[in-house]
Amino acid sequence: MRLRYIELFHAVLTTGSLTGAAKLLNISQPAASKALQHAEDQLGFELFSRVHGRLQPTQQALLLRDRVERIIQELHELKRLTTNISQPESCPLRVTCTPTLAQTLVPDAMASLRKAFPGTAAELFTQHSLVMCESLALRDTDIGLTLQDPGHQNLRQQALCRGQVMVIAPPGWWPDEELTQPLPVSALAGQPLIGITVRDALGNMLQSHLAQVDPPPRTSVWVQTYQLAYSLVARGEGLALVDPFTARCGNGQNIQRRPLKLHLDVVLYALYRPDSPLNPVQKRFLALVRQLAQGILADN
Amino acid sequence: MRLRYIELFHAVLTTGSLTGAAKLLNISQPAASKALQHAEDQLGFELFSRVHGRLQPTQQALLLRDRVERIIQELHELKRLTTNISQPESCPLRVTCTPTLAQTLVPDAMASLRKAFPGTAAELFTQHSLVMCESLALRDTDIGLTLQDPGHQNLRQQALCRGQVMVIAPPGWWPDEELTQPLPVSALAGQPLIGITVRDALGNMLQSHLAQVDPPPRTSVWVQTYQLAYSLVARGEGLALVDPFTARCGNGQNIQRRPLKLHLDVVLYALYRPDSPLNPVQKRFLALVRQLAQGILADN
DNA sequence: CGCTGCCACAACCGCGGGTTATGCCGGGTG
DNA sequence: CACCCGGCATAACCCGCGGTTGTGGCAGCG
Repeated sequence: MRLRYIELFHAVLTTGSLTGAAKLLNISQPAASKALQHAEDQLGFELFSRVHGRLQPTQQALLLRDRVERIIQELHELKRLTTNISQPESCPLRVTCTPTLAQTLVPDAMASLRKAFPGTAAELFTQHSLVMCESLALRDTDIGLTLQDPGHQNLRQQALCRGQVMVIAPPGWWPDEELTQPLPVSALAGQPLIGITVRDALGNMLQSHLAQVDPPPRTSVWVQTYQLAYSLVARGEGLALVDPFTARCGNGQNIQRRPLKLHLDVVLYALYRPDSPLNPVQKRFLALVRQLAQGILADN
Repeated sequence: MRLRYIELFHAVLTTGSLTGAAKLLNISQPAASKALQHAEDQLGFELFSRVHGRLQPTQQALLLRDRVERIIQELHELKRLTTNISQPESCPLRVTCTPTLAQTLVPDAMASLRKAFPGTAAELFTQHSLVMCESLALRDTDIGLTLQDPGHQNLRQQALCRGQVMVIAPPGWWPDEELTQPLPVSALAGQPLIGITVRDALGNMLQSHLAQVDPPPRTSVWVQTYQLAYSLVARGEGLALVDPFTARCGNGQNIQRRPLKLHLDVVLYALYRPDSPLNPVQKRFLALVRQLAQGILADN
């Protein structure tokens, strides 16, 4: 099985036609046609049945599909890795973080950094944790910031600081004097709650704690990011459980917040590759992030 | 990145030399040399440093290593799948089972089958559960038998029958009249026990149950298969928890056995691909397996 | 000191994979 | 129905990649 055949097979499946595939691969249509035939009689079975002059994947082709696409994917990743290796550290600071942290924490840290080191180039990404690990491994970026312990064995993880899960609510929900007191989980019973479907460790823990509340909170809307939950709460849709960074964003104009009484901590992690030691700019950046985060977490 | 380069890179890493790699790929040494240089100046960095006329992988090469080997692996699997697709069902009955079941159950069933269908060709494999799923998916084989629920979404699984976890002991360990009474888990406290490190669902469940016994069983030997545990028990090394098939093998000459009092069942599963319906021979075979297994499990 | 094992370079060659040009077929459209 | 167009296959041609053999340099070793 030549690589060309694999690429071609994939291209035909995605574009749906031979000419489309040929365009995708930057070759002429007859070249694609001939290659496909080569592939087929090398395999010993038809990949596509020619019906009415069009191509239609056969049963066998569908069996190969998933596996072939995995290989294509892996090859793309290999390519990314090699290009990133061949052009090393063009940029002194390449950071990726989750959407939550991209809201205020990371921009603030970046702004502070550029006061200390004016004119430093930087690249910022926002990615969810799984993709983040991939980006780091593939050297698309050098530092990852996340609230989830990814448990990725090929990455070094450093806990920058810890905080509490926060409950946010529309203004006037609680008397002002209660805002500093932690809210017990049981107090959520029967309350309108924005559901979090974030599939990280924190999300799962929250789910399992909430499952024990009786009567269960009334949840009609489910969201996939903490930021969406915040926006809904600000519009009076109910309460939500969020990380302290989301709780703090927007200066709390449109919401009230108070800590949730829970032994579960929210931890801010920095991730980086163990083989590439951090340069001074990166270290300074992490120090700034930690400092800002501690500031946010101390004042709840 | 040409596929040839990937294969070459892998071959050099495994053989340690260019000439070795060339032999592995059935090409001449100069061809390999030239290809490697092509690869390197296409990548933009050296894969191997030439020291004293020998090749030594560079730092960058080591970064690529894992990923490249994954791709090679995937390509091999794709090749297996395609050859299995192009030569369909040469053999009417291709079965894979775990070592435990290969001891007596599967051979017995096969013998019975060949009485009903004399001269039927068959292929037998023994594999652990993960590899088993791969073999089925790659169409190396058609039916898998295992005691573990693999939860593999691309495979159909059928529970053939259920049984109890058994405790086996050297002869004379228990009075004969107790042998039919289930042994409570607590009775294992302080007893000499052969540890099972099988990493399947059953093994994990047993581990967690045993962890609650106080004082814990005295375990000095850990084994990786139930069969090894049986052999050690037969030599007087202590007790062991095993599946009922292992407990029954060898006609129980050298051991005593009795059920373990546990709500946990041992389930015998048949696995097959949902897209390929079973032929009569295969169905008959599964019926025989079920029948024999029920016989074994009924008489504990 | 020569032998051996390993790698690089040179010169050569065949074929795989590309090109353009063309024809066939079926479906949609005025 | 006539027409065109989109899509695939075939033919003829061509180039360079990936292979070959032959040779030379270099280290290590008996």
